Formats: sequence, structure tokens, C-alpha cells
Amino acid sequence: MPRSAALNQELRDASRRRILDAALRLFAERGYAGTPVDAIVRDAGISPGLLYHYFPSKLDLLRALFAESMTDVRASFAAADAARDPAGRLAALLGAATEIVRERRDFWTLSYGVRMQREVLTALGADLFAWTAEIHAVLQRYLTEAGWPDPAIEARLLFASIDGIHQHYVLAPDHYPIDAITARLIDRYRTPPVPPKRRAAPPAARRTR
Amino acid sequence: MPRSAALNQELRDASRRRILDAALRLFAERGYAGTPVDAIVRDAGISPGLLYHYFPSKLDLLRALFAESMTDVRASFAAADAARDPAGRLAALLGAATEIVRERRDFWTLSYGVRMQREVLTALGADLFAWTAEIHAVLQRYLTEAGWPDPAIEARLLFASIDGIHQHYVLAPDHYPIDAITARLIDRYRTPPVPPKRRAAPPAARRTR
Amino acid sequence: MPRSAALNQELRDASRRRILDAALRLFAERGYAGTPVDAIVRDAGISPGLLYHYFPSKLDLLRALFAESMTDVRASFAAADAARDPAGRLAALLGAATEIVRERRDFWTLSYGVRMQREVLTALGADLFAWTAEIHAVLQRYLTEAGWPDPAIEARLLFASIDGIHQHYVLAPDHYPIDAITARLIDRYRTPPVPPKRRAAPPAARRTR
Amino acid sequence: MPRSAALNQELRDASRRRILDAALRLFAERGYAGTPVDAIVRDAGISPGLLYHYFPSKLDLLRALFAESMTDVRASFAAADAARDPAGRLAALLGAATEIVRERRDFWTLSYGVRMQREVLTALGADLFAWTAEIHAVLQRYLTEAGWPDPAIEARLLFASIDGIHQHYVLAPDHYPIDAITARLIDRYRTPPVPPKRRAAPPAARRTR
DNA sequence: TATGAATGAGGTTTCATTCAT
DNA sequence: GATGAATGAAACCTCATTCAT
Repeated sequence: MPRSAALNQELRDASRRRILDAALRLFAERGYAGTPVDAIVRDAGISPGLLYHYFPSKLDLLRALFAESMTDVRASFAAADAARDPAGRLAALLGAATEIVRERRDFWTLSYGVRMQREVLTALGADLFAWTAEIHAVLQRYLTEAGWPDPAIEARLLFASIDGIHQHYVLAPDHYPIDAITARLIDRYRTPPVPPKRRAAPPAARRTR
Repeated sequence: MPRSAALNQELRDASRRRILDAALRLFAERGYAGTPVDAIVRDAGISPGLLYHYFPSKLDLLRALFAESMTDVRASFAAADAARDPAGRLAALLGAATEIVRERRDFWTLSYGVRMQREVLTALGADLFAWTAEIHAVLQRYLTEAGWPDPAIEARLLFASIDGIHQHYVLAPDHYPIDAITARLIDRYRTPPVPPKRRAAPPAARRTR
Repeated sequence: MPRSAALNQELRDASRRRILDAALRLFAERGYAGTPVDAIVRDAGISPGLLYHYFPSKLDLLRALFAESMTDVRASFAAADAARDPAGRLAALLGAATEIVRERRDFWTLSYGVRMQREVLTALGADLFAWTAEIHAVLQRYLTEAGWPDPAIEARLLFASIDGIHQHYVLAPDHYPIDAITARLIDRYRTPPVPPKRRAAPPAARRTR
Repeated sequence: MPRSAALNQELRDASRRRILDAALRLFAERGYAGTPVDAIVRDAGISPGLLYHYFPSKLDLLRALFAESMTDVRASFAAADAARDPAGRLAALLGAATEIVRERRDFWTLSYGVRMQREVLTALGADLFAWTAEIHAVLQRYLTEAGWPDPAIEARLLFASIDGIHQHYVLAPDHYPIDAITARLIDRYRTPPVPPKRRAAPPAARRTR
């Protein structure tokens, strides 16, 4: 007799999950090219046939991992964007990002490892590039709204700093004081630098001081 | 009669160079695991046998690339450290780093791509970890000397920012305004932040001191 | 639904068997080092991948061949040892040995070819050395029980003779009269040599001579 | 200026010798197929080019080793054959053979290792087969002259025994009591077996028993 | 839904041999 | 007489993928 549709769905989901989990763990550890499908299969406790039943190819498995995590990240960012008052948005964003990296460490390790390989990257589709541009745009908007000078460059610097912190964190998660560092970064971006007062203050007055 | 020692040396150097150059280019482009030795061999215009005449294994080839570049970088950093007055050292260091990344872009792409894979990393030896620690120590020293509060955390933030910038640069070298961004970063670290709330203490009192 | 366990077992056994058979035939003919894995694979009618599915390495394939044959031989020797009256045991053993060599000619050719290479031998494990010692011990026991003088040396001579015969046989199985030669050897070891004149001649008489 | 012919000859001989010595040692240790030409070259302290200057191929090197040793052995056997009185010839032959094996252990190890591989053997030429036949013929002649019954079979048994002893010796030269064993063998072949007395003994006497 | 035996192209490495000097 | 850089076919082995059940 046929299994019930619900049970089937459950089985399917469970198998898919195990495959994705195993793949993520291994890709993070050994890199995409360095991870044999057999290793994933062994780790997931399933047969090679089943993996190919759910994912047409190894690359599609990678795609699925990215799709999943990108959705995830987007949700988290959207929350940060929506929930806060204008002044605190940047802080909220940075906090959310840190949270995401901590929670999905393996994904970020994988992502940072894979993004240097053009061939793999392009196979992942244009979304990834768009995603980066999107983040940059958000940062730039926040900085503009907060009155930062030259927000395009500033956004790039900020983005690079965040990315650098996250990468250093996933390289040594147990010893890296990510919270303290992020706090420092947030603090730095709390208010824009005071413009060097060229108008009101008479030069002479300053010099007499 | 056998070829002269000098000619042999020349031949060897030329072949080694072609192999290293091809390997670096391809590793940067397709990753270490994603680059077949045959591709390197083809690119270098030599036979597989010759590659193994010079490098006992693919991994040793990678090791050689790292050794070469680390020497290089160390020299450049040492120059920055030695040549400048205390105040400008940090700026010099950042400038030198940018220069290095620009000149040896492929190496940094490779390095950033490979450093997420523990297996490969450990095969490269402990030098790499030591190297990172060393850079952090230098940054911390500079910041301490310049009077920055909590220089340990500050050094980590600075290091992450630099790394992030460089990585974003090698990802899209043609469009990334690395000089402007680095200038902004240098500017930010020109002087330590003014300690907040020292108002109560009368300035006069300090000056009499 | 997956194949039944029994069918899988059958398939596995069949493939393993084909591989072992082909390997034995080729190793015997061309030696271990002289036989490419590809030749085995071609002979067995399977793909290289499958061979490595069953045997982790070429050396393990060799190991498996030895394990199989050693089991076999041990059984045969045990039978000879158990089944006969004390006087006829030696004859039974020699007969059994001849039978084994005739039946598993390829294995003995391989064994005789490989045993001169220390590197390969040690890779096969200590069992092999133990095995030789064991045979020698059995022969010595038989000779001791039969009243032979200096049975340690005698056992070595007998062992060497057997080994020599078998080796000459596998070198030219179609022309070598192994049965006649073995019969002659058995005959020689039917009774120990008569001790030289202990009966008639008085010791005094010999000395006066 | 050209080197003198004599000096050239000396250099040539020295190089040839080193190659042959290294090859013999390594072939004995690791087998013919298991020994890379490079290993020989390294061991001999010369360049690959030079090896190929003296020997057109690896196989020719093997051929040269066999030629050398066969000449050697033949000389030794001829000496044994010529020098002794008819009765002691067999003993002389066995003694000479033991001597040879002891002196040229590596060659015999090589020979015993290689003779199981038809392909290599045939490449060595028909001499080797002829050589074996020759030894058998000599043994048979000796046994015939000494009055042994069925000397053809007896010669085969004797040959096998000798070969077996020698092989066991080269397998563990430090622990194998080759002299005691050979002495035993020589003793056994000192006189032919007494025919089972059909003349003198009265049938009645046997029946009363 | 799930299995696992099987494939074969291609990966890294070895090795007999050549050749310019 | 001698060198050693160089070759390329072939060796051992891996791995993404298929398919019968």
C-alpha cells in the first residue's frame, strides 16, 4: 500500500536536510572542490543514488545551500531595517550580521572559501553579485541618512571592515572577540565625524589659543 | 661534454619560474583543488614529468608559492617599519600593504581562497598562522605607541578592515577604488579619538603641568 | 526499491571473484610489479573504479590473494595431519602439498615470484614468515617422531627439496614428472637411515685396523 | 687534448662496473620491475644519460647481469667437473654451487625472483633454459656413473633439492645453516641405495618373521 | 523513497628514455 | 666520457554520476 503523502513529505524533508547539513559541514571544512560527493553521502548516512535523487548535481547542491542561506540572511537584514529608528539602524544591521555569522558559521566559511573562484561563482548565478551590491547600497543609504561625507567610499570601507571581521571570526571562532570588535565598529559609526569647521571659527581666534 | 653549470642554472630557473607563474595564475583563478596539474603543465608549456622534477607534489608547489610571497611581503613590511618616523609608520604600513596586494594580486586571491580550508592550511605549515599573529602584533604596537585606548581590540578591527579591503579589491580589481578607501582608513587612524568627557578638569590645570 | 540483500551479495561475490581470478592469473604470469591494474581490470571485464571499490589498493589485492590461499593450504595440511597414522603422515603431507600446488599453480608461481622482494613481502605482513616457520616445525616433528637423527637439519633439507620440486614444477608444469619425483622423495623418507654399523663390528676391531 | 686510450678504457670499465653493481643490488632487493632506472643511477652515482650510453635499455642491463653471472657459474662448475676423481665429482659440484651462491647472493636472489615471469625470462634469451637443461644433464651423468637407479628422476630430485636449499639460503642468509644442510645432502648422495637384496636373503627366512 | 554496484573520464604521479651540450 | 633537463606514455587511483531493482 502507498505511504501517506504526509509521511512521504516528512521522509523527503528529512533526507534533504541531512544531505544539506552534511554538505555544508564538509564544504566548509574542505572546500567545494575538495569534498567528494561520497564523503557527503557517508556523512549524511544515505546512498549516492538518493543524493542524486534530490540534487541533479554536486553544483546544484551548492546552489541550494546558497539559496537557503541567502533567504535567511535577507530576512534577518530586513528585520533590522524595518524594526529600528533611523539612528540605530546601522547598529541593528551590524548586530544582526554578527548574529547571522555566528549562527551559520559553516555557510560563511564556505562562502568566503568559494567566492575567490570565478568559475564556481558564476555557476552560482548572478544573484550573488547582486546581493553584494545590495548590501553596499543599504550601507550607503544609512550613511547618507546619517550625514556622513562621501558615503560611497565610506560604505565600502564599512563593508570591508564587516567582511574582514566576519572572516577572521570564522577562521578562529573560539578565540576571536567578535563582540568587542563589532562594538568598537558600531561605536565608530555612531556619529559622523565633525566637519573641520572652516566657516564660523575665525582662523585668528584659533591661532591665539 | 655536459652543459655548463651556469646554463643549467638558467634553464632550471626559467622552468621553475614558468611553472610557478602558471600555477599561481591558475590557482588564483580556479582554486587549488580545482586546478589540475595538467592545466598548469599546459599553461607553462612543459611536460608533467618536468613539474615533478622540480616539485615533489602539487602541494609542494603550493608551498613554494607561499614561501616566495611571504618572503616578499615580509621584506616590504620591514621596509615600511624601518623607513618612517613613528607617527607615519601606520600610514606607511597600509600603503605598503596596498602596494603588495596590487602587485601580487594572484597570490592574494589564492591565499584568500585557500585559507578557509583547514586541511590545506595545515599542510602549508605553522608559518602562516605565525605570520598572521605577527601582523596583528605589529599593528597593536603601532596603535599603542600612538596612544590608542584598548589597542588589542583596535588592532583586530584595523587588521580586519585592511583584510576586508584587500579581499574586496582582488574580487573586482578594475572597479574597486582601493586608494580612496585606504586613504580614508589611514585618515581615520591618523590620531586616536579624543577621550570623551574630560570636561570637569580645567584645561589650565593640565597646561601648568 | 533497492535490490535484495541476497542479490547484492551475489553481485559482489561475482565481481570480487572475477577480480581475484584475473589478478592471480596476471600476477603469476607477469609478476606483481609487472602487472598494471588496468590489465587486471580489462581481464576481469570491469571498470577500474569497481576494483577500487572492492580493494583499497593494488597491494591489498595481493594481500587478499595470499589470505585466500593461505587459508586453503592450511586446511589441506591440517587434513593431512589429522587423518593419517603416525607412520604415514609425512607421505600424506607431501601428497597433499603436491595436490595443492597442482590445483593452485598460479598462486604458487606468484608466491615464488614475490617472495624475493623484501619490500613486497613485508607489506604482506608477518603471517607469511610465521607460515614458513610453521611448516618447518611440522616437518621437524614428523622426523623426530620417526626417529631421524638431527631432525632440525633434516627438516630443512626436506623442506628445501619440497620447495624446489614445486618450483620446478610450476616453471614447466606440462613436462615436469612431479609425481615420480615426489614418490622418490617420499620413498627416501619412509624410514630413517640405518645407523652406521652398531651391530657386528666390535669397537676394538675397528681401532686395530 | 684527447685522453689516452688506456685511461678511457679504465673510466669506461669503472662506470660500467658501478652501474652493474648498483643494478644487481637493487634488482635483488626490489625486483626487476620494481626498480626504477633512476634508483640505479642514484646508487651508482652517475647520470641517467651515462647509463643509456652503456646499456641500450633497462632490459639490456638485466641481460648483462645474467651474462656475467652465467659465465662465472659455468667456470666454477667446469672447475668442479675437471678437477676431481669420478667418485667425488658430485660432492665437488655441490660444494662449488654453495660457494657460488654465497659469493653472488644478489645475483641468485635476482635470478630466483625473475624466473617466474615468462615475459622477462624470454627476453633474456634461450640461454637460460639451455643452462638449466645443462645442469640437469650433468647431474644425471654423475648419478648414472655412480650407479644410481632411474637417474633421470633422481637428477631432477637432486636438482630441486639444491635449488631449494639455495633459495632458502638467499632468503635468510644470516640464519640458514647452508653448510650443514649441504653436507647432509652430499652424504645422502655419496653412495647409491643398496638394492633391496633379492639374491642373498632366503625367502623362507623372511617369511618366518 | 531508497539502495549500492557499477562506470569511465580524468586526477596525480612515475618512469624509461632522449638529447643538447 | 659524461651530464642532467626534458619528455610523454602509462601507472595507480579518485570521483561525479548512472541505473537496475
